[in-house]
Amino acid sequence: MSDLLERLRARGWRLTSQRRVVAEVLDGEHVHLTADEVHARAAARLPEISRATVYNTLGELVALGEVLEVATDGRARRYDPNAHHAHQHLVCSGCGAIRDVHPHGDPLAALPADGRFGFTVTAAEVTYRGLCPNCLPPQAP
Amino acid sequence: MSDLLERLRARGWRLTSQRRVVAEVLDGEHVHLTADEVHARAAARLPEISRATVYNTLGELVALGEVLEVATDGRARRYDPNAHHAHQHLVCSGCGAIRDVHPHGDPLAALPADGRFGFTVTAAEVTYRGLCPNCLPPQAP
DNA sequence: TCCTAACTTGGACTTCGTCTAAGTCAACAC
DNA sequence: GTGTTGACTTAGACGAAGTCCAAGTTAGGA
Repeated sequence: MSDLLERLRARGWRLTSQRRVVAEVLDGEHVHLTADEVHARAAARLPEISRATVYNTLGELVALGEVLEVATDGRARRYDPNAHHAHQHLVCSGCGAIRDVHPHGDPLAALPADGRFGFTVTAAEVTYRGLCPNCLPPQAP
Repeated sequence: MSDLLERLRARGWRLTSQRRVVAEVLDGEHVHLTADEVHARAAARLPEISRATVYNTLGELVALGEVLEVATDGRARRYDPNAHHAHQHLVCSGCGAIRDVHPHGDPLAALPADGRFGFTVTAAEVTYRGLCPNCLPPQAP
């Protein structure tokens, strides 16, 4: 985690207490937090931090590639600190829970060049949807 | 398209003029419209239709599986009338344009049961990201 | 033709995110 | 250590997208 702060400093970041706290919140918990959750946890350590700063900092971390933005349905964006390890997401349609998953193979390979409409394709995001054990309806025996 | 209206009637829908217009807008154009665009096109034919009704109707069509919701980044949801033909989406990171694409294979097969955390996985959505020909920066020779 | 539950309406409201002007401060130079 | 300055932060207004609600309307069966 001091790794993260050092990478940020190396890229010319001014290391303010606000940015440090946001980076530590993301780096400390390997879960997928919304911006508001990040703000709440950051505010627990630095009560006067503003929402705008949290949004700014998250946006910068995403632009630097240190954090991934996960777009779940119509809900709030979530932020995934696990950006340095390729993975996909499994989302519970019931409660919105997200897990990182590691499917086989490269989804990019499944899309041949002649099916790309001239696009320069750089990434493929896979979102698996289903119900988590807690949200499964009970089964008749 | 009268197919769609008939399927809806068969499922017990009351066929109001508002629902008919929304269904026709989606069915007529095989593009990916936002709710506001659907509202604008519906209002061209039925000026007094309200936003709430458009949202309600789109939500019902999605629940019935007649239309897919496509979540692009942080922008407005888009609605895809091509729900009866399996496909994935290719999104331009520059302008937000969306194309339907048809990759090989089944992405669900890439996620083994022991990597599913006990979830009952029912679907896999793949979003390819890149730049469309219009948004590509010009190449040095 | 009547009745009624289902549907629609307009507008207020919520949520999520962005913007702005004014104030603050990290980091560099001395 | 002190001063300087441009980058950073703040509060709150603003905006876009979507939901909710009470009152009014209507499709379709009796």
